[in-house]
Amino acid sequence: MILNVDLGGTVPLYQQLRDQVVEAIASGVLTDGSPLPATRTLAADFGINFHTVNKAYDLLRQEGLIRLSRAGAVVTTATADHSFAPEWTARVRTVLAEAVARGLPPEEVLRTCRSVLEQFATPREDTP
Amino acid sequence: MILNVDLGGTVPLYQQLRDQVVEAIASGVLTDGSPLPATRTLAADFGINFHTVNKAYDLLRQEGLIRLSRAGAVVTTATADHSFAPEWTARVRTVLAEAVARGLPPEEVLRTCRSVLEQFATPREDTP
Amino acid sequence: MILNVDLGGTVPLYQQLRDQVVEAIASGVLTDGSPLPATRTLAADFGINFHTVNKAYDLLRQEGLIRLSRAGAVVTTATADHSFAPEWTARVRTVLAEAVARGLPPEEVLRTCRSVLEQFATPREDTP
Amino acid sequence: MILNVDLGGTVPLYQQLRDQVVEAIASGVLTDGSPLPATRTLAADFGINFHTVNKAYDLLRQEGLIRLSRAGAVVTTATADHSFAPEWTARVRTVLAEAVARGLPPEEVLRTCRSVLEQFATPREDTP
DNA sequence: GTGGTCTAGACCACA
DNA sequence: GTGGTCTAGACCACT
Repeated sequence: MILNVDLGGTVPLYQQLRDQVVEAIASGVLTDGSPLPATRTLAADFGINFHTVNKAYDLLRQEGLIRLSRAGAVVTTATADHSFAPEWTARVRTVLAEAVARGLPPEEVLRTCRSVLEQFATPREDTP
Repeated sequence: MILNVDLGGTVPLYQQLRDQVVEAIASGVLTDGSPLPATRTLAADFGINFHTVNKAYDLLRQEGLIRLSRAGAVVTTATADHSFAPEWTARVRTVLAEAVARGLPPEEVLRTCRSVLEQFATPREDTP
Repeated sequence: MILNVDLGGTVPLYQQLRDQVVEAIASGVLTDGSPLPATRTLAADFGINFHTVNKAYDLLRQEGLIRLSRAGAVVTTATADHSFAPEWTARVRTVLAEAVARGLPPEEVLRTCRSVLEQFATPREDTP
Repeated sequence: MILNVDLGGTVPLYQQLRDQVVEAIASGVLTDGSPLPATRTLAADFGINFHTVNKAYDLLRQEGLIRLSRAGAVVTTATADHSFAPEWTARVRTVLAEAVARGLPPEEVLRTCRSVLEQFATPREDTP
């Protein structure tokens, strides 16, 4: 799994980590049972604070996407929280509205969505 | 135009206002030339400070979606900036990944996108 | 002389008028002795307030570029104020710095300046 | 870095600050990665409100010239936006027209531009 | 009467 | 300790 953090950006570091793990799960790079790096290891790799990684992992745990135990963090898509629809739909609406409001044709927007989803649909073709 | 703000939420008030104006433009409730409420009026309606509304309007102005003059704020979709693709696509990827990671089938996600876009595509039939 | 005002813009109307008269003088469209439209006429043409035009003309008078009499406003480049160098240079520095800071090569900036000045140097070729 | 603000002038304080940072970048006093003073520190130095400095920094951030993070503000010329030509050229035209209209010979104006640009071209030799 | 600017002071999120 | 957000109230520029 390839993780990158943009120090000096506007987006909080823990949010960046959380988003990338989510995208890795969506794209199939991480599947049910996949172990995540130890918090201290990951923090050291990025030169960021240990608590920041902890916060990201805790967020993922609250969402039911990972499980934290003494052995470390593992992905658990089985227990994922499925009752997220309403607020999620609102977020989708906002981000899509942004493009439409700026003049991008809806068909073009949909095409982008489809393209993104196709990347998620085909898991694990990164290391031939 | 129906605007709502969620006091006490985690999303900044000015962002909420900005998002709702964007969605109103996308859905055709606000079109090129539509006037927006005066900053102080809107602030009074919501019981928030006029500076907060000011910041939302300023954001929209920076995005080229509205124009501010002594006459008030008016929607100007004509001058909208079309070079926003890269970061926007990243945001789309993140929000769609969230649903896929949580187990929502990609086809279902795409269906939601299409549904949202259809709401935007129908510009408005309020006053036949 | 072709004047345009951008209602609904951020730039004050009187400033827009003043700027356009200055550019017309620089490009030779208006020369020493050229009459300017009557304030009321101009205001009526643009559908703006009479006082706004008055303010623009007064600004030009203060700069010594026009003379106001009962007969109307006439261009008087002869009496132009030549002691404007310091603040003007500062404005030039600021606007040029903006381009350089954003990565435009100085040669390119200078090329733009030269191009603009050439338009001023060749007066009166607009109505063949 | 030498910054000055002219309290009591007609130019907004936040604009003055923004302009001076831009000029500092253009002249090489500030380069990619240079840290800017903390908003509250700078505000205290000038005896102005920290919100004013905040607005100046926010302007620079929007222009892509600096990045704001919890670590502070740092110059980032790398990501500067290059698509600013149209309105910028208009501003150049206005300011140059002003001098020509007032009788300064175009060659003299161009000489000033060249002189200004030379100050920007020499990036800095402070610490040999 | 509109938006723009500035000041002042509070609390929070992030690291 | 940094920037971000919000509130509150004042004065000004423009039309």
